[in-house]
Amino acid sequence: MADRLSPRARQIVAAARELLEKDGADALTMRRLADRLGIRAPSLYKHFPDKAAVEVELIAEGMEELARALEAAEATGPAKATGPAEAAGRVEAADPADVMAGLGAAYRAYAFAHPHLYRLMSAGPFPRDLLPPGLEDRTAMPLVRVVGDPDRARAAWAFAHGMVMLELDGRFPPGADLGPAWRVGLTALVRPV
Amino acid sequence: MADRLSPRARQIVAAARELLEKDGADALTMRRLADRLGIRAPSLYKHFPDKAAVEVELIAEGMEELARALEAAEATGPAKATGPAEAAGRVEAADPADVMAGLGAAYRAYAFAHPHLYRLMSAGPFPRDLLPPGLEDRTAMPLVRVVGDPDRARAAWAFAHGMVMLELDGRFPPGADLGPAWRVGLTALVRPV
DNA sequence: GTCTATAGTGGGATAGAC
DNA sequence: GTCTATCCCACTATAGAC
Repeated sequence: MADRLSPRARQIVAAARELLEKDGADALTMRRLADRLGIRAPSLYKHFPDKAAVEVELIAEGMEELARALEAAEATGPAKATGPAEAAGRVEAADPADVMAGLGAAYRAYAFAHPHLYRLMSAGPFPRDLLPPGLEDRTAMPLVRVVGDPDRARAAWAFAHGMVMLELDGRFPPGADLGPAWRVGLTALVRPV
Repeated sequence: MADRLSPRARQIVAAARELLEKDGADALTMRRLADRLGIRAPSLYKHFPDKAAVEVELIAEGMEELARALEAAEATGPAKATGPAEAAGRVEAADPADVMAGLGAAYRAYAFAHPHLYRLMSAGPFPRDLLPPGLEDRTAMPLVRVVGDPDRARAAWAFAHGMVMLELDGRFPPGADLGPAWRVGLTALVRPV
């Protein structure tokens, strides 16, 4: 994803990410970014046409990581394996409910591990045309596979995104345990009965 | 809700709302707000301590309206009435699925009728302590009543909020019909079978 | 690839007179 | 309740020298 970038550009993106993750989107300014690199702000424009171009790299990086996290969760399979079948080396089809729970946990974990990056990824108009082709679909596939149809996948995605945003923004009552809400939503949205 | 405000302050809030709804949060500056009222920016500070105080009024206004919209949807009852029972004047318990669909439609409609206000209402840290007491609960009650328990209500709220945000941000594939996703999510989250 | 210098724009907010 | 004058801040971005 960042392969087409020069080494210096990659350093800049790395510094931008540190800045973003540590202090949020407002702290990501060209001046501060330059400061962190020990150079002056105008020098950045030799490597990127504008600030948006730097942000696009961060978004692509985040989406790729999220895609990997979801793929890993999908591959893990059910937490509790059925003993005999596994001992026999037979491949057991994963219970969709387990996969769904795993995907939800992975999504939530990624968002909370990188809250500011997650916000950047999901805020404002989406730079679809500037991102690596296929990345968007790749991120969506694990969910589509487990729920079966696109409409249900969209509903489940909206649920997860909504939970994350409401949690991040402190919208739920302070101190509320949200595990049950996640569980209820994920199980309700797995598959049509 | 705005009863404790002076008449002039109410005019300011009204102008702020016009500005916000028309041009978005970035356009809501003290300078532009003053322009619209035919005064200078510093004069605003005789009525509000700072910009955040104006925004809090807008948030309260939006929440009150949303609460009313949801209460209205709840009271409407099932679209298709069961003829005989109604003719006999007997009160028919509304089908939760119908109520849920109505609440979802009302929520979505409000958000799309006032996208910038909705964003302001649901963005960033929540000024809980500055809002009229009970307003938050009141807005949540219709949903809690129809789904039965708080966890399910939170899940349903997250779903609706997520759908709205993803739609507003153009996150779904361009041209996608999202009616089915809304239907799937709302029916899945109504009640435990 | 970096620098200096600088343009251009915009923002929130205060002091003190009227 | 409004004004003028003003402060101080911050940002993106460009031009041109080294």
